[in-house]
Amino acid sequence: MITLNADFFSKLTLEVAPNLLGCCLVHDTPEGRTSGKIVETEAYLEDDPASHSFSGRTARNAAMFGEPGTAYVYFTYGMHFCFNVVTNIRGKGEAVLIRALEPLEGQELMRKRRGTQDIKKLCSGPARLTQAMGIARENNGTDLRRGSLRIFSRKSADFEISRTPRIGIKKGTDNVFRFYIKSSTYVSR
DNA sequence: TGAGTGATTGACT
DNA sequence: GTCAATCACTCAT
Repeated sequence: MITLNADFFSKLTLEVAPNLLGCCLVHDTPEGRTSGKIVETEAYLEDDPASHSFSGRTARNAAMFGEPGTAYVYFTYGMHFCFNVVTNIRGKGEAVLIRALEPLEGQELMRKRRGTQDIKKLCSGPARLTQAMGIARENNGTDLRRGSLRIFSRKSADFEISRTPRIGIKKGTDNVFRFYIKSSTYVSR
């Protein structure tokens, strides 16, 4: 497995989003290791009304304006975490939301954290995957190339990528910024 | 389809 | 300082 280098994250967000498909997300915790293949992403850009960074930098979204290749984890709807990868250049405020994973290592731990036996429900949604992987506030702003939460490059790009409008947002719905692996049965819808 | 949940924000004193 | 509206979701119905 190969760690992604800084150049991978420093490209345009709309390039990084599809490039992340097929990559492997790994989280080491005291409870054990969980990992999964990224099968669904969404791009959030600088001038994007649906993006947290749209109305400027605040305490909440500060991580989004940090170094590309760091994690932006936020709490929303009073009960859910979502996990994003910071992209482009420092200060832009762009990121890719990871929406779904195909579970690989640590499936028993994921089942325990999620409270379900159904493998299709472990990581098929942005808040589900953070719960299954044990990602929370303390991962916000961490470097994804070192530390307990990391992303590794895919071995091959042998799959077809579909593009659709994003899901669950009220603004910027004209933009076709959602990417997923067409053949995967682990995407969120 | 709709209820539940709470941090964040922007508009007011 | 306060207050109300908003929100990139999930689960049960």
